[in-house]
Amino acid sequence: MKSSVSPDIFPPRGHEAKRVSIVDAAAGVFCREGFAGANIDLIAVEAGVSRQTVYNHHGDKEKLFIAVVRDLTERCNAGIFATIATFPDQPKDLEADLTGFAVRLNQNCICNRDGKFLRKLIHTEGERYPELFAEWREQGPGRTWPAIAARFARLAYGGYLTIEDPDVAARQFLGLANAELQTTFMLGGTPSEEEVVQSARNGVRTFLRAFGKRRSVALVEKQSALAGA
Amino acid sequence: MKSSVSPDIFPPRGHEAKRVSIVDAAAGVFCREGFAGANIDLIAVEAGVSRQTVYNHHGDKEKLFIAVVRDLTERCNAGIFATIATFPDQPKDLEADLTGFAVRLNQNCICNRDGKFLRKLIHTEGERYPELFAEWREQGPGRTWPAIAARFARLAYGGYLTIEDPDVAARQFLGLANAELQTTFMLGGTPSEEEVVQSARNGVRTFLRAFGKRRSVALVEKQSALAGA
DNA sequence: AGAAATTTAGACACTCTTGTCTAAATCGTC
DNA sequence: GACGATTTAGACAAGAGTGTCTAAATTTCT
Repeated sequence: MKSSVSPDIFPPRGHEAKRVSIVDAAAGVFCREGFAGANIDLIAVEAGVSRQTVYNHHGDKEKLFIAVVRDLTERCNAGIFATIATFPDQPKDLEADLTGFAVRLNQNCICNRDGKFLRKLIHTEGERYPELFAEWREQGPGRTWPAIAARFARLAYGGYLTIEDPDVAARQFLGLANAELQTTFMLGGTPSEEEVVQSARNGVRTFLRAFGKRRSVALVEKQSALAGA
Repeated sequence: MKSSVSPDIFPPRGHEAKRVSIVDAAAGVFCREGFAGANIDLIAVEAGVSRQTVYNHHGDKEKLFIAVVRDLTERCNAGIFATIATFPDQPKDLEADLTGFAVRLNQNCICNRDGKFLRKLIHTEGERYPELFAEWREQGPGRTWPAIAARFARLAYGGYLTIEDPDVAARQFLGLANAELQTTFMLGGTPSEEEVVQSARNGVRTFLRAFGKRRSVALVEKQSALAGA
């Protein structure tokens, strides 16, 4: 059934472009309206495509939804791993480097379009499609958390941090970095760059007060000088 | 139009009971299915009531939805303030007391039925009903965060903690206490009591490593004994 | 028991949406 | 320019859900 030269890509090119634009538009509409409220006509309009084309490509509202989630999951995971690769393994300025990492994680994986959309779909439809989101869970949290934890473990091994449980530390790192953004996330808003930086700065400062080596020692010495009198 | 003795309550009693049962059932259905997917027939069945009665009481799907959100907001806020009242102002064992507080906050305000439902509705329909959730925002986060922050400020003033910005500390306290529960929350699950306690314990320990006075001194002395050789 | 209010079941009109089908139009390629 | 594949517009059947209406049944209070 293949039309021409290339062995794997069935349709020439415009075909694939439409597919992408449909999935893109569908992601937006599913997020705004929820699965039940999403209207295929509207998706078609937003994709700049006729309704029939939507059916030609995906056959079914549910299949379209599944395609959307797979798409988002894949891109989000890729983004997260790309960002994890920028983790400061040999930091010059631990605080600044960790803050930068936290900001990148937020901007590139959590606050961007894909991150927001995937998070919202998981929230709204997660219970209805357990298998679908189980996949996300295994590929996402199941693999990214350990990856981040491993980086923190290495940092601890290198003498930069004092950590007992790297998994706990990794989760707490993110909890702290996002502590100030929760309310905004709740209502689907996107925090400004400034807010992200501020939250990351405050979070990392606290994180290092708890786990940083030199800092905590310095702090303690000052404190014991005061307290030990 | 009042029927009898009591001056404020229009209908006898069964009336009000039905109203509650309808709003209750509606909350569950709206959460499971989303506003668009929620079916009034189903709500009626789950409330043990005829469909017409639903319309008699609330007139409209949208009005019913608004009643649900108001109901949840009110109860959740009451629960939060009741829990804040148990904040350990004069702790005997700071770590244990703060852990207890974190557990109570989670169990009574975040993991309970009302908390889960309200959170989900805000996530799914928040963007569509800005005014409605603005009310929640003002009454909820707008008043509870400062209340918690004030308690931490008092604790700092009493010499139990070293805190620069009580607002930041309050947000970070919650971020840490919930750090291990995020994935479960995402998919709408309810963490077990054990998980809640574990997360709170780890979170509070880190919180006190960062902000606690004595503990941090003790820790530092131990650390400086090792490091200062 | 009796009167008033409330609830119920069922039918109903109306709208909206999904998914299919067809014939014409458009696109890309040779 | 011609061919094949894809896209398009529009009509269409089928189903589901909202909100209304009515008359009968039930509850509640006196």
